Amino acid sequence: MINIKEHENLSILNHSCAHLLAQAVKHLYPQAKFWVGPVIEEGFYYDIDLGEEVISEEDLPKIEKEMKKIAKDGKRIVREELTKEEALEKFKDDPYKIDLISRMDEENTIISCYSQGDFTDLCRGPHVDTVKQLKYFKLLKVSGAYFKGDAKNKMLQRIYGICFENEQDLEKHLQELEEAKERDHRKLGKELKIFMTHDLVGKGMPMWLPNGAMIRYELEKYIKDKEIALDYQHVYTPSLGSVDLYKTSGHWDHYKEDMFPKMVVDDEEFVLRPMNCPHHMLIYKNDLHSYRDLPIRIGELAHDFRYEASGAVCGLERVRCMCQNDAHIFCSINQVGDEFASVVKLILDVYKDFGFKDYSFRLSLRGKEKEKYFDDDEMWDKAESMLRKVLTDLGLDFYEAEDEAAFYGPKLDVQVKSAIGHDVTLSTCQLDFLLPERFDLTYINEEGKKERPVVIHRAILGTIDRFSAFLLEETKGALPLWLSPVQVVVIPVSSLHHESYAKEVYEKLKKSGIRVKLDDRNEKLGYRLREAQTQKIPYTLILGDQEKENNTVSYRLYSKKDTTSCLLDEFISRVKEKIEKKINE
RNA sequence: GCCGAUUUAGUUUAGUGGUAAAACAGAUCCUUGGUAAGGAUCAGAGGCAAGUUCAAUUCUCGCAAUCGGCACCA
Repeated sequence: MINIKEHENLSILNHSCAHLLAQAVKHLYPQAKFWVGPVIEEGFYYDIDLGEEVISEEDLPKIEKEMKKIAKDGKRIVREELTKEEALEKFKDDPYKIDLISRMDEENTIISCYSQGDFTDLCRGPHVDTVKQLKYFKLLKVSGAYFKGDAKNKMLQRIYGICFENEQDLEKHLQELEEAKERDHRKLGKELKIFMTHDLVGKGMPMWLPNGAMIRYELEKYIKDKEIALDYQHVYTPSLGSVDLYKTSGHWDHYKEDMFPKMVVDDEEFVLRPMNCPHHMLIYKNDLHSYRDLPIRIGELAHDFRYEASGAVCGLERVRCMCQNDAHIFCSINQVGDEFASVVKLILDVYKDFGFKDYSFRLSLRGKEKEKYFDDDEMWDKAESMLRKVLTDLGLDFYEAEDEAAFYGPKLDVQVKSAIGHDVTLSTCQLDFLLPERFDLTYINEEGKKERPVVIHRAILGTIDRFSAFLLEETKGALPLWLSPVQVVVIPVSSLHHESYAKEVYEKLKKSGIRVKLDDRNEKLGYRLREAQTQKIPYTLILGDQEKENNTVSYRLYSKKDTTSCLLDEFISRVKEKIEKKINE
């Protein structure tokens, strides 16, 4: 999908369109006051204060109509330059613009504003020459948005839209939005019976149906086997922990609002665990370690529970009950570089296996708000520069983002975009000097002295839940053979063939460990074939008299029209090989 | 959590202040069919809890869940 910000012409067009939107809103809602209207990847928005009045999606056509009307009048867009003083005078009745102007640092800055007909807005520009150039736009959605992005402030109303240079581009974009909805994992998850939710179970707590459970089983096996081969040691730990455990780790202070409330039993207090680090710290501590033992890698596919904000919950992407592909690497400070490198390599390996191409690495650093991060500037500076160096040495293409770190340290996040455009973290690798301190972790160094290990927190698949969501969307539900809940469907041409050859083939495939389904319903061949396709089953076997006579099978691949025939045994070994090697035909 | 919208059968949708229409899926029967929907019959529904009303699926309020954003995301 197009990124408006990456195209200069489109950026200008969309920014001008934001002004046009504001002008139309001002006509229809004279009390409207305007905050900012920037260009974003998907077009533009404008944040508006309408007082008591509320705009809903139903009002958008009306606003669009007014925009078209203004555009048709074709007023020129005129730039005007003011001193700060003049600007303050010009916008003296508009508290939002006063706020913006006062925040411009230097006294003698030139402040520009743009006028079109009866509307003037403070703006850096540039803009198109006349509103006449704004023809192919669409208002997309409305929502509330906190003033200055701070939940403590009042909520303004935000209107989103997008503008193109011609009709075709606009149509194409709107069509792409429709197509994105088609591969939304929530839609696919329902159609392919991957997962369900129920209000009696609760928000953000999906249930994995047999098909989904099979995908999950394979994913878990896949990553566990890979990790074991890389000398990770897997453990099982309880899904609950005492409140004291989280007080020790520091998570209680930072996240207690986002945890399910504590349970009091007799005189003990427990919580459902929101993460696994503390348990793993204690497992490390269960032994005395020599520098020779390091690094020690403790892994677990662990269930965690977080009281995610109700508005944040989304299908399998953001849930309140999740399964993390978690591990903690305990190493010496000298080993951090190598360990980080091997985690990055594992991530790249895994993404290659799944064919993921669209992702980016984000170095997530601490922000300015002191209380969000553990207060030890020296530790942070050390961790951040160390991590930056490791990534640079790896030659990794990454970008830096402030205020995205964990409270205990900086991290490398792998960001992907969901079908409907959410920017989410899939994998993460985090550097931590804090928890070893809090849990007083040590190892014995070469001189026989106690030393602090460093902890690397990492999740490759992230959570199995979110990973599955992304996988579904990337594959449009046509999963690779090795992950398909049903790999082969056997369709006898008619029920006369049910009891004999088709059944025999079905049993033989099943015995070979292939996930196979026999569709011997009393339905026409075309009907059953269609269902095999809509269910996106990789192989469809069609068996009739011809196949029976020659001991062969005729098969069709998902989304392909042609049929191939081969001996049954040949087919079995071919499919088994493809499953084994995790490849598709 | 905040702003806004939505909630009708297993699914997707229609409609109404006088108890609901359909398609697909399901069951039964007919059909024995060679590459994306054969036919007939049957069964099945207004999230939950209140209020207004002679009467509420429809209007109002509350709760829940879902959706679009905002904020949050260890």
